[in-house]
Amino acid sequence: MSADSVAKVVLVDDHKLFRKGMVELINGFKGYEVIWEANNGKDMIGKLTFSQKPDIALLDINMPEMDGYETAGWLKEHHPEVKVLALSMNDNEDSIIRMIRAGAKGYILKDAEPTELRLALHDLSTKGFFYSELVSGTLVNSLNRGPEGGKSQAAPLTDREKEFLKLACSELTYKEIADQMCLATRTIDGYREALFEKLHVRSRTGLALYAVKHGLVEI
Amino acid sequence: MSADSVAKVVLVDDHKLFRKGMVELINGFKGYEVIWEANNGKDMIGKLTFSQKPDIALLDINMPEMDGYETAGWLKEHHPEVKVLALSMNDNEDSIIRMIRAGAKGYILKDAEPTELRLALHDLSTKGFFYSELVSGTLVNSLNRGPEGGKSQAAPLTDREKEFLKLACSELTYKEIADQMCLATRTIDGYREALFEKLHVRSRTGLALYAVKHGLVEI
DNA sequence: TGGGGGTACGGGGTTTTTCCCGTTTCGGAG
DNA sequence: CTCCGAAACGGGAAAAACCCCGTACCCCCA
Repeated sequence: MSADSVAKVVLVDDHKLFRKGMVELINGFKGYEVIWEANNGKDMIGKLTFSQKPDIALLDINMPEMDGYETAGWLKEHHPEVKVLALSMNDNEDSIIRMIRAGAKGYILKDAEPTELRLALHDLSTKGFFYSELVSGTLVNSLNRGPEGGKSQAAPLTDREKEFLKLACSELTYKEIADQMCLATRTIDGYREALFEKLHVRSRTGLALYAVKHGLVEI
Repeated sequence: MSADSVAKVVLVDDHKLFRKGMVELINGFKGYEVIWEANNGKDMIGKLTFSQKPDIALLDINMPEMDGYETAGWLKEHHPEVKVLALSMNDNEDSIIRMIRAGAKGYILKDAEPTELRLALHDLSTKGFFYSELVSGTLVNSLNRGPEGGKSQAAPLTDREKEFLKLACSELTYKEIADQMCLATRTIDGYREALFEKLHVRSRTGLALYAVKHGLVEI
């Protein structure tokens, strides 16, 4: 893409009003144009097959159906030339690291200044990446916390674990969860222990809060 | 306000990018102008003293410092002529009812169509209210669930209860919470029971999820 | 052909949560 | 002045959550 042409942007976010607002904002930036939008990752994949391919994909993280992490991973595999900019509510380390791992070339917060968004789009277009202080600070921080600091995050959850996690975010007892999943309560104990380990929490409350914070469950 | 003048709108939301996008969107509607913005309720109150008074206040619900409910209540008391339109992520009954109780003249979701926002602004300007199907459906629903359906929501929490609730949204045991609040564990039992009753939950997990869902704690 | 990961399960234990039965104290409303 | 609600506290007990000790099967893959 040459420097004086228009960069084609797609917006993937499940909040329509936010999306429409962002379209106005981005189309107001000289040199950028939102060519189409999607509600979530699945929607985006569907539209990609019969629409123009974008230069930049602006991905929200918390979305139903297919979230930002998965979507970024899919783009990395199938369309690595599309540059992903993550757009998130929260600045927690895990999210940033997971997103960068999934191939995002930048990460900005939903309460950033419009000028930061503009700068991010510019850097993505020209340099191919936008590593703000937030991102670089986070990465340095995670590395400085010992040799295993970098790998401690983002242990992937199995399907069964995700299923259990959703049920744990409720007022069901573990016994009731076991019944719903057609398992012994002891097996549920196993899933709980595995998730405590993977997510670095010590209680069911911690489990539920983690799940909500990271968009693993709808609330 | 006459029909052919421009309605003055203020936007109160803690996410800057969303806000800026909404400004573009609303300013794009003929007959509406965003005259200023605020980060949260406190910020709005501060700006109101030395800025133009709006016709319409678009209030997000989940905000730090001073949330949408409190802000709507404050406006109802101090500037009842300002028409409040609530802008929320979630469509749960409690939020809608609380917001309407607090004086909101309308309630729309962040994933509404821009045309719905426009219609809401129009109705607010001309009729003074905008009760969408979401709102009226919810209100009818809540009344049909028995005579006490209407009053069951929105039992106000005391300061101490809010304090306890925040601490309950953590991995602290009740014993540790008691120590932090300088209380006996039995007293904590009392708060837990009171909140179970008020918030209609049966477990600590339910407590935490309720608090997050309704923006009573930052996460 | 052995190891590793995912899944599923048993027994026995401690700690925490939940739920009862109560009491006192204090300040404000009737 | 008396009643009421709120905040604070106690003892005891059942249920749930949490944490160990393990086993076994299947599948993939090096």
